[in-house]
Amino acid sequence: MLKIGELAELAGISRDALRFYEKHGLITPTARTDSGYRLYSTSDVLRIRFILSAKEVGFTLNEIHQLLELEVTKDDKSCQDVKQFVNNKIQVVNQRLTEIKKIKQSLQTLSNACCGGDEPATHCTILGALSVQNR
Amino acid sequence: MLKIGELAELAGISRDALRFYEKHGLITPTARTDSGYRLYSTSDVLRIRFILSAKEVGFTLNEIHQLLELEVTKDDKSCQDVKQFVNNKIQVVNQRLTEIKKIKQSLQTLSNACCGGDEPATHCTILGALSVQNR
DNA sequence: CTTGACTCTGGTCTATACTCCAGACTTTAT
DNA sequence: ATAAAGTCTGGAGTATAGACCAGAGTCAAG
Repeated sequence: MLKIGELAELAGISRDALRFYEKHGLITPTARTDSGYRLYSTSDVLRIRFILSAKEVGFTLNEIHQLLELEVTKDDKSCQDVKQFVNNKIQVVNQRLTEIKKIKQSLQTLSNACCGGDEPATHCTILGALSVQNR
Repeated sequence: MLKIGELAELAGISRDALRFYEKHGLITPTARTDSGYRLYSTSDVLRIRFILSAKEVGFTLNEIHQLLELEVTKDDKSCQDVKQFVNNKIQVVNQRLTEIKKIKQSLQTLSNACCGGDEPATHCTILGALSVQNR
């Protein structure tokens, strides 16, 4: 079991961030010591990793909270609702995937051009590079 | 030329957001009417689209500002610096691409399972689905 | 030529996601 | 045994990205 400082270092975030996530229901330490110190298990580590991944790709803590709450069980009557919710999220993620690929292409074009490269000077700004992609 | 309300509607954002972006140097209307009304051209529209795309995939307005400022010219002495900066951004984008694909896979797994699906019940949470991917 | 819709500037307010104390207690190292 | 380092709770402060409002001017339609 890890203490808060250890998990913080492992995850590359601050202790305050961990306590903040806890306050907002995203994670609860598996245990506490008698003196009240938080103790985190390996599954807590996975959970934090997920939170950080999801955050990095643009989900808000609120959305992440919803994702973590999801728990589908066979024959659950709300199953279709959950499926709906998840499918919506997949759409969002697909959209983001498209956007990020476009931006990556633009950056790549920008990086290739203009440093002795042979692409025309119109590619020498992000918008120039982007508009090349769009054609 | 578009007035602020027209561009706002076109871009699907508020007038206040446009003025906010302007205040922070991300965009300047191509012209103003004699009475001071902002007038936006088609290149402004492209610029706004870029801003929104970049925002959606997790860049802050500050980073977007930096990206928009980039302007590489052949033989510019700072060329290598710019290239460095852009390459760093590409790394970030690649990282994000990886994360988002992982999350998409997890969501897909979650969606496929548990509604009469034949995957084991351990996949029935986001973390369960995610850990399947990681194996 | 007025009325309603739009725009201007400047300012305050809000939500999100933390960060940074303060004061007290606990643990670890020497 | 004591000092340094870590942790606790609670609360205040900060940065980002706008939303919202007031009061004044502008434009378009009937």
